[in-house]
Amino acid sequence: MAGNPLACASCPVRDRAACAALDEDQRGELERFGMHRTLKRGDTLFRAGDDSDHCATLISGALKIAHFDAGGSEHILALVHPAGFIGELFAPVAQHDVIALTDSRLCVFPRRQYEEVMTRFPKLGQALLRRSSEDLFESRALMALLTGRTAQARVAGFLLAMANAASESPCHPAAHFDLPLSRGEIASMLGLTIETVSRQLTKLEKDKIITRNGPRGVDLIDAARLGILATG
Amino acid sequence: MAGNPLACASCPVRDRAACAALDEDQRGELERFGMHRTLKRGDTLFRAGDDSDHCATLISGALKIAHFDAGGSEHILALVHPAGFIGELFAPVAQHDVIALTDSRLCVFPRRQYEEVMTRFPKLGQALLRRSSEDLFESRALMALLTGRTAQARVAGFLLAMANAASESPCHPAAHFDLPLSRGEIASMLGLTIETVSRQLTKLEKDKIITRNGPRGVDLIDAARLGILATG
DNA sequence: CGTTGGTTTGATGGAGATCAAGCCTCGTGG
DNA sequence: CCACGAGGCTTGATCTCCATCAAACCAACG
Repeated sequence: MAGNPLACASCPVRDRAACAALDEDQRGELERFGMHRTLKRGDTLFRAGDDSDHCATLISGALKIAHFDAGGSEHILALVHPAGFIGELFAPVAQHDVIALTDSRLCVFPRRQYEEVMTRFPKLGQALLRRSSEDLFESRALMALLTGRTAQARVAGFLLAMANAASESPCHPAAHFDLPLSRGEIASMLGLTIETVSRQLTKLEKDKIITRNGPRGVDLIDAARLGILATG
Repeated sequence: MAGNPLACASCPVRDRAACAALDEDQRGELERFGMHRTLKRGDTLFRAGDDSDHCATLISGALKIAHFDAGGSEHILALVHPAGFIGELFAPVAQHDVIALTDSRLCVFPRRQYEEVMTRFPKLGQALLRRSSEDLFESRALMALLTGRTAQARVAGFLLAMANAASESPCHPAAHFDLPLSRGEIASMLGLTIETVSRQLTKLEKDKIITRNGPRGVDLIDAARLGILATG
């Protein structure tokens, strides 16, 4: 858990993360306790069952929140994008594994001290409530994407979500982007197999809806048609 | 949206709902704005797309949070149990439909005034954050139950969840309970069809894991085996 | 007693899992 | 520089579980 001191002044998510609710002096309190940390792809930040004694804000990169079932196979329950908050402030132990999908940078805080700052500055708690509500909405959106939809609709909806996440403007999808997830990770998120994901992607390419640049790169050719497939 | 004045003093969820975080005087503020409301099975509390200008606490009964896809078929994204909080404090419009599964009683508050009380008494905001975190965890648990599991595992896991919800003691399942959902609602929650749900229930009964008392009643005979099936 | 809404049971077909090869890229070492 | 192997990805063949279609059942109620 080694790291370096924070540098909020130059933080790229300074005005989107939860701590943006604080003014400069108040943020200074967090700055004293927080530590910068970097993760390489595959590194684990929190592990299910560990004491939930830290929380964090993602600065750059991407994380997955994953659950491993009895058979040892992984199920991705959510993705975390920059400015996202990670950590259980109420449960005594972490419920899920949190793992870096790509090289990532974070601010990590001791939970006790973070909570103490939150009690002192209620705006921080309200910002976390807002984040939590958004996470809840995202989780339900993912459920709606998964239940009772074909493999084609799931992959299409997933690509749209990734295109939106990759775009800076909130509501228009990026035309070109790299998937932060491997085929296996996509499959474990959508409740499909690697083979089915692969087949659906080749089908989308044959139908001139996307093109692929290597295993990770995607170009959206016909986002509208992709949207139709996603809701089919 | 007619209703009657509140009676917090005799409220059965007085010490589990979000408002339990407030002391008596502070709760008086909410009491002035809140109205009692009753719903009959099938009544809609909030509808997707409506202005999100109210929020509510469930006192008794059960609600479903549902999404209707392009084809008009329903997908249940979450259940709400007594003491649960319903309402979007941050989005301008409601994202999903909220419908009574059984006859229910609630406290309904104008959102503006609820938020104003929350700003004045930060403990209320923290209680909501806690609820929201729990809802998020439940949502992810449901996702874990759905992705990549057989119909048998889904139904088994669902029955266990309902048995736990029906029990007063938090962590031991009730031996006998009534399902608040119809077969069709169970199916739309688990991403299955009515027929498959029905077949799985008959199979569980044949295997001496449950017995059924009419369409809604369930007796758990072998909760342990049910748990094994749920994780299979 | 017929109707209606929910549930169960049966027969069939298809979407996707599973099993099994190939393929492509990249890093390593000869 | 090229062989080699290791991961990850793609493609093909088969099988299985569950959706679909169809009908019977059952209780409640007018």
